[in-house]
Amino acid sequence: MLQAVRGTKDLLPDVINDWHYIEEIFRKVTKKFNYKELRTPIFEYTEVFSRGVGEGTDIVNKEMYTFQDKGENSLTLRPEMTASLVRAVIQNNLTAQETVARLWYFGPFFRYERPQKGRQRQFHQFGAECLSSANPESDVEILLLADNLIKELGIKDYKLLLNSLGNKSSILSYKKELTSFLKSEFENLSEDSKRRLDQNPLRVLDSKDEKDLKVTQNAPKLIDFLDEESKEHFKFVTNSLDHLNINYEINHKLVRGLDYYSHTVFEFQSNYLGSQDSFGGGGRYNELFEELGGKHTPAVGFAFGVERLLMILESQKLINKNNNNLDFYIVCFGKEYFSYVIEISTLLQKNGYSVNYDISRKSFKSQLKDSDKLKANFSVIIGENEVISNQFVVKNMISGEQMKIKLENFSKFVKF
RNA sequence: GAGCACGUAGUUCAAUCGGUAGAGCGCCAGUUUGUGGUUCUGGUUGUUGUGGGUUCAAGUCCCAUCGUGCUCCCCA
Repeated sequence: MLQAVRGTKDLLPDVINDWHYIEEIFRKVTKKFNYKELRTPIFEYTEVFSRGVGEGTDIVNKEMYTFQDKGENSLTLRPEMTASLVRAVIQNNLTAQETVARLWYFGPFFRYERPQKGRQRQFHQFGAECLSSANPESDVEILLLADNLIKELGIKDYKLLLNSLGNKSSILSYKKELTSFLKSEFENLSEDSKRRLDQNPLRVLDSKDEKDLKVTQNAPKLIDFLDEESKEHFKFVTNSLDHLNINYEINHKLVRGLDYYSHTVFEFQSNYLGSQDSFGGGGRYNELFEELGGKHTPAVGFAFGVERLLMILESQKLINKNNNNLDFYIVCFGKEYFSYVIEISTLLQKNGYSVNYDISRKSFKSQLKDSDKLKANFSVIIGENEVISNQFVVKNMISGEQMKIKLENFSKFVKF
C-alpha cells in the first residue's frame, strides 16, 4: 500500500478543527501586538540556510532536505523560518519604510531526522520576529507576546528558561576559554561531546550525559564574560519580566543550537511532552542580516512547535472535539421529491446554515439516525404528505418538538 | 546516525508451550409498513504491516524490509 513519507502526517477532518482553533489564536494574539503576517516560499537556495543557520549546526550538516532542480540550482526545503524571513525582508526592503518591523509566520518546515514523539520530518512552526531594534525593550515585547500566546492557549505547568550569551565578542572570548578548558578535560568527556568540541563547544554545556555534567560543573561561566553593556541589556529584560510577573528561570547553560544567537536566549519547556520537552524557543540575533548580505539590523524572535503545542493542549484536555454541529438535516423519502430537498437546502444555505441530506436513498429511519449522528440541530422532513399539503415538518432534534411550515414561510422561519 | 520495544477486524485490544484467529466499541438490519438518541435481538468484518526462512503445523521462532513508540543525538 502507498503510504505517506516517513515522519509526515495527514491532518484529517477529525483534527483539523484543533488546527483552526490554534491558528485563530495565533492571529488574535499577533493582532493585539500589531504584528503582520508574512509567507515565504517553502524552499530557498541552499545558501540561505547554510549561511543563515550556520555551517556548524546539525540542522545544516545532517538534517536538510537538499536537492538539485533541473536548472542545477541547489535548493533546500526550509528547516526553519528566521533565515528565510531575513532573506525576504532584505530583498523586499521591508525595514526601509518603518523603523521597526514586527512580523509573524505560521507554516510547515522540514528536517531529515529520526521521527519520534513530538518530532516529525514535516512539522509546523508559529513564530514572531521584531526587527530593527537593538534595545532590550524589543526582547521584552517578544517575550510578552510569547507569554500572551501561551496564556491565551491555556497552557499550564511550563517553564521559561532564560540566559544571555552577551555580544559577539564576549561569546568569542568565552568560546576560546571554554574550548581550552574542555580540552584539558578531554578524556572525561562523553563520546558525543568529544565530537561537539570541534563543531560547537557551547553545546557541551547542555549535554545530558553524566560525565559531561561533572566536567561542566567547573567550567568557566558564560556570565563572567559578559561586558557591562550586555549585563545591562540582560538586567533590563529580567527586571521587566519581574515587573510583568512573568516567571522565568535563569539557566547559564542554555545556549541553543543555532549559530546566529547573541544576548538574550530563551526556551519554553513542558512536562507533558516527554523527552522532547521544549515547545518553543528563541533569542536575539543582531548579526544575521549582515551575514545574509543586508544592512546591519538587530533583531529578536521566537518560534513555537505547533504539533507540540497541540500535544500539550490535548493532554491538558483543553481541546473541545465536538464543535462540529450541523444546522439542518433534510430527511426525504421518495426520490421524486428531491427537487424540494434542493429548494429548501438552497434557501437554508443562503441564510448561512449548514445543511446535509441523504444521497444514498436510505430508509426514512436511517436518515433520521444519520441526522442524529451528524448532530443536526433540526431535521426537515419531506414526504408525500408534506408535498401534498405544502406543509413541511421541521423537527427540533434536541427537544423532539415538531412544527409544520409552509414552503413560502420558510425564509421567515429561518430568520427567527 | 546508534540502542531497545512493538505492528492482529473500521477502532481498542485478547489468543497459555508453536496446534481451529476472538471480544468490546463501531457499522448494518430488525424490534406494528412515516420519527433519531436508550434498551433488546440478529448480522457484518481479517492476505495477523510486507517479503522470505525453519517446522507436520507460524499471529507466536529466525532473517530482511516498511512503519510506530521510547532513549541517545538534535531541535520546535
